[in-house]
Amino acid sequence: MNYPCLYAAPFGDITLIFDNQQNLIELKLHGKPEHAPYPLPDVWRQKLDAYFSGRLKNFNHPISKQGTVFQQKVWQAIADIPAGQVLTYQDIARKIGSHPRAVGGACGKNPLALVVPCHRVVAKQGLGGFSSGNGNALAIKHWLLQHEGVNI
DNA sequence: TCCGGCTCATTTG
DNA sequence: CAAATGAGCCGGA
Repeated sequence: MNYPCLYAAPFGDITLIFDNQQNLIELKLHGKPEHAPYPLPDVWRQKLDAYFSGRLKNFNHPISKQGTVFQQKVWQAIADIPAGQVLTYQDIARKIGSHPRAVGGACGKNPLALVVPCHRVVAKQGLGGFSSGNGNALAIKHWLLQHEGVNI
């Protein structure tokens, strides 16, 4: 069984989903209270408070065990990006021996937004996309980069 | 600037 | 298996 929890981020509510072992298995940049009725574990509340106040830069959390081998390679490469730095889709592609288009596809399927900082991957010219273009997702990507001190 | 071609992992038929 | 799709990129007109 999965337990969705809500957290009020500065740009809006986000959802964290845990399994019955209290392990984080998914983090989405949107959410509604009625869909996430469970209380957020204190450990994560503190981590998120620290991140959004600027005290914490990296969550230092393992990537998701879901996904294909290729997707795991992309996520791992992204998890290695230091806070405050951005890489292009092309940079990631070169690291793992693939191509930009395929990298973009894998980013969109990352279940652990924020924790695996896919927002630090941008296009060579401009922001690139985010969350397959859903709603205000691009605005959130921009917000996160500004929060980490990146100008784009 | 706009447009076509290239690329490749994944999804869909 | 073939075709379509995407959070990209490059070069030509």
